Amino acid sequence: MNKVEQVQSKLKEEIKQAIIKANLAEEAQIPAVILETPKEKAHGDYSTNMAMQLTRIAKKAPRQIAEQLIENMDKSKASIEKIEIAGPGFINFYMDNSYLIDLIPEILEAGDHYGESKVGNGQKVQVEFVSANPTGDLHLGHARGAAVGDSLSNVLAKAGYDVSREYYINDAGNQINNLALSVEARYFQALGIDKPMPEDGYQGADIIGIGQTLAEEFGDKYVNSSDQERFQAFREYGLKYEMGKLKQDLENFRVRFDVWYSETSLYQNGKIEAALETLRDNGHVYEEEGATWFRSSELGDDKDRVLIKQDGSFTYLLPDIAYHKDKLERGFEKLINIWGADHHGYIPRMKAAIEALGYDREALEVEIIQLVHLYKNGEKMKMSKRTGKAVTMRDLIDEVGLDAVRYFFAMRSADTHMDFDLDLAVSQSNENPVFYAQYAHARINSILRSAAEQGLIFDREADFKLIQSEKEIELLKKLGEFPLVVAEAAQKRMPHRISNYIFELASVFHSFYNAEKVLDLANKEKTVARLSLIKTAQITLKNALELIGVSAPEKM
RNA sequence: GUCCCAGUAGCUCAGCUGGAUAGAGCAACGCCCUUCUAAGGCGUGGGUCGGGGGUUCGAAUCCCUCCUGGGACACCA
Repeated sequence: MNKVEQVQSKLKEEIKQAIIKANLAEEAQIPAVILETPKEKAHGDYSTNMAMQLTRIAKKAPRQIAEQLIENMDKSKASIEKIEIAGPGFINFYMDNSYLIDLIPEILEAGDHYGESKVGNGQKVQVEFVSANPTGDLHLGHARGAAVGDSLSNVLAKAGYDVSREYYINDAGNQINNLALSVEARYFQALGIDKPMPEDGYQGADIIGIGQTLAEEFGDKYVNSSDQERFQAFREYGLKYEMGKLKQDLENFRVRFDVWYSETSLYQNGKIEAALETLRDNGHVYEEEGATWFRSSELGDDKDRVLIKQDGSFTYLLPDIAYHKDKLERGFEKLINIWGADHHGYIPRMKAAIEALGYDREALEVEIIQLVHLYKNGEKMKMSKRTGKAVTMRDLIDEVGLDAVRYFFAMRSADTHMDFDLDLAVSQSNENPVFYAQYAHARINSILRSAAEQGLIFDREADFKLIQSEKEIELLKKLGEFPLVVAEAAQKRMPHRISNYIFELASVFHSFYNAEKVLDLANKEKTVARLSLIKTAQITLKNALELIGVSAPEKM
């Protein structure tokens, strides 16, 4: 608990005690005390709606309740300077904000760790994201999923969850066969032999590249080999190539996974049959019309789903069920899957499967990433993976810049449609919000550098009582919020809260910067105190930017 | 037809557990660099929170209904 949390919790406790002392309600009847930070500064530092909430229980007018509450409060115990009743019955607290200066040594001490909390309680959580088929380049939607998944994982870890990031490699189904056949066609074409692409082949330029590489490396070796041998070789080569590229692209996007999980491995070690067996034992499977069905409609799905087709092959669902069973057996208490919007209809059957396997369906949480629409020159760009004309993640990074892409995707809540204006993101102007935050960081660095040249350096032991101007107090308040913001972003799975916070913090800092000068050689004590203050702002900014995968430059 | 997401300023979006006069950025208009980075700050204008009902002290937020846009509804993955 940091200083801000301590003060808040003391204040809440004091309010509760006052209710009891004033005989307004029994302890058990008292609703949870809610503290708000009013939008208007004139409404104090904190306010509570408790008097309004108690109207029914106490059977009195809210303002009257508020008065009784105030009479029974011990101001000194809760760092309160002044209390006012306002509006329909809000109680506004004006705090003695001197406690805020304790944040400075606290943050300096915590450093990179500032913002951490234990709200996650070490819960074992797995976040599975991207999991794109290894059949082509990552496109826009994947980029958004990667940014959101990575940011969310970071936030969860910071808030004290035990997080594992995982990528599910779809290396077993039809699409891989298709990949092999597409590579084959491109290989022949590279050798000047006419060979049509398979009907649902992958048209991406990267596949053409693979064909050319293979032609250069092996010449006509595979022209004369058996179909089987060629197919095997190309399948393997294509997969290896595509996975290598995916990993590299993600790495370049500052996204790393703890586990790369192969679908094929589920086939190899019998986990699919085992999962089917469990479903059957639990009575959720039946045979009809030559297929094997999962009775998911009894567990909240629209209709039953096929597990094994008439031709004896598995649908995509069955290995996926086996995969989720394996996740749960690995001890994860929460499975957070980040899926594209096109998979949203898939949620009820997966939850049904979790339940059918004998687990709590709430163990599975699915975050849906809505579509990204790309705009350029004011026009909407179409994307299609099949024709290979989609904008890839790599293109996007090249064009816009890594930090801007990460920031843009982290800025918006994931489950809403998003318009990505390329021209805006490309423009290196103040229209681009990522610079705003980075600029604040670089600016702080610049001040610290100038100060150091004068032999002045931030100090944990400085006299922080000298920190008292309005802008300084505002900055401190914002700094104190950080662990709370992280905790909330984690619990609500809303990493975009972090970007909002970054923006607010940068804004408060810029405002402070323009109002107060830090360096003052005539007043070294005050300078050192302020250097310490801005150092904590820098630490906090950097930690926050790190959560969303954006760099914190020392100079701009 | 069923389900999901969205509809908030000219544009792109925030808006917490239902709170006070609904907020930012961009765009428009004014002001602030002999001073630590003007990629900044300060200020002005701009709103039927898609429409209509309901719940209540109080609704952008919760419930119902309708309208509009996007998406999903395979023995594909």
